[in-house]
Amino acid sequence: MPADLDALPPGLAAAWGVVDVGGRRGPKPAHSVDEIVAVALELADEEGIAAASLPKVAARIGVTANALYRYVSSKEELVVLLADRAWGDPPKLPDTDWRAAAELWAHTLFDHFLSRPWLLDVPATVPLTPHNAAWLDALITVLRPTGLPGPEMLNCAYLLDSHARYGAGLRRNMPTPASLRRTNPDHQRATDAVRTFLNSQLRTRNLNAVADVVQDPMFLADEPSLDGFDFGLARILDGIEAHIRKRSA
Amino acid sequence: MPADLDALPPGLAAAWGVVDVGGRRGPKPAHSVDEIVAVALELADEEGIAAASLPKVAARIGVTANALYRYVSSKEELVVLLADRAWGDPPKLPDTDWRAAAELWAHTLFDHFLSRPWLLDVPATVPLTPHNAAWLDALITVLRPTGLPGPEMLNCAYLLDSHARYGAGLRRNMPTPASLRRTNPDHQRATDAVRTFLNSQLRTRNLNAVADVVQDPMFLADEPSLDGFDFGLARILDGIEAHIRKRSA
DNA sequence: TTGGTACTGTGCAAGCCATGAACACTTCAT
DNA sequence: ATGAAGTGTTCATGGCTTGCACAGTACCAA
Repeated sequence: MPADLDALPPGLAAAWGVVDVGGRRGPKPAHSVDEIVAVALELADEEGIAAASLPKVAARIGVTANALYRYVSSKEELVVLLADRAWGDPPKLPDTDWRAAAELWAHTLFDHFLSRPWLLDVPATVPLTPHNAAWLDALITVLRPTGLPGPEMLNCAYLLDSHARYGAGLRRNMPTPASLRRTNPDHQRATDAVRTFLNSQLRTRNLNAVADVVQDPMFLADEPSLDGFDFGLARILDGIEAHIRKRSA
Repeated sequence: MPADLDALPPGLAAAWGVVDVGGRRGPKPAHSVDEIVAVALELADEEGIAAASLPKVAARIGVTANALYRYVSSKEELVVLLADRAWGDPPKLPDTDWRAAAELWAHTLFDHFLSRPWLLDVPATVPLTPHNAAWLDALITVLRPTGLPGPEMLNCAYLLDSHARYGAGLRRNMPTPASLRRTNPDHQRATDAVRTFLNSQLRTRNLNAVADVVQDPMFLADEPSLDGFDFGLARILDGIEAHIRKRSA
């Protein structure tokens, strides 16, 4: 039963490679969806998601922007395809220890988001695209032996995904002094400015609990969000482990 | 010591109300930053973040888009101000039981994101704005009696924030059949289409673990992500609680 | 009182962007 | 070979952010 493709959100069918190849009439396409998405990925990796605009992609291919609409029905669809390709393949996970596997999965995802920060900017409107689904499949496969029911495994996956995503976002938006020094030494000034500014503002507004925490030398320290990531990940895994033990008891 | 405001990310100083009021010369401003942000908030609530564009805000105020630049230095700054106002005030939390308080905090935040879905779309480039900081302060205040060190409290806050954010995002992007029925009965067709399409695609690609889970009647059931939210929240709080107990032992 | 000056909102404009319509051209099916 | 289908082009529209020059307004100082 071929589901009605028109009812699907834009890009879903395309992402799964479901194309309605009409008769092979007319001139052969000089390009392909794959090429277009690959070029868009290049641009996004180089200059962020905003650089993956239709004109820029078209220019790099050597074609006008409108020509792309022969391959892709909208910008939104292109973004969906782009995001899916950017997910890439999930890591191979050990199938003996679910906890070690989940930890590896989350860490790999975290690193992945760090190396493709713009991936955090794409609005996740479409639920499951192939690579996306492959990541999820890898995780759920190792979670299965725990005996958790399906929806709970799904929720665990959400937990880990959201943690990786959020941690990477923090790292990106609040760069470490180390990364700042590497890129632009003047950004050191920005970091200092932010810290002293926030401290004074927080104090005068009596937000002392936050001010104390922000004042802590760990805040804005080197690699803080990796520490934070590991801390949170450990809590999450502890929570899941306790739940599993409780269930099997 | 007045920190150098120029080094701050755009909108930070403005968000904290630090304005360099020059001499009160020239015509009195017919409008105010506050009014502009309020109008932008109206528009965002009505039609999403994209509707809060300078031309639209200006039109509603009765002014040209360029006039807004007398009050706001860039679109980005407007967005920061808008987001901060949209955060609103944090809930009052009971100061007796940290776990109950944290749970309430997370639930309130989750509901908040649901009622202002576009808040999930604003790129969080600026770390702490006043309302934002107030929320964080409320949570950290109740976390303090646990004896956790500052950075760990911060990490716990991140954990809860990210969970609320992600859960709300899921709910928004994958609406429940109930909400679909309420809005557009034809969307029921879309939901069915997505489910059957995904199922067939996942099977043919041997992503059976995911397919099984997606096939589960709980998936796409009424209010699924609220259940998912509570499940994940319980795991997180369990993990934090275990950590606290371990530390104090 | 008067002149200067700083600040306001406006018009005009440039330069992005996504997207639509008309059109010429190419290839295949009949 | 002729027509239909498909491809890439040009032209066009309307949206967006943002810069610059300008006219007007209100305050300050003389």
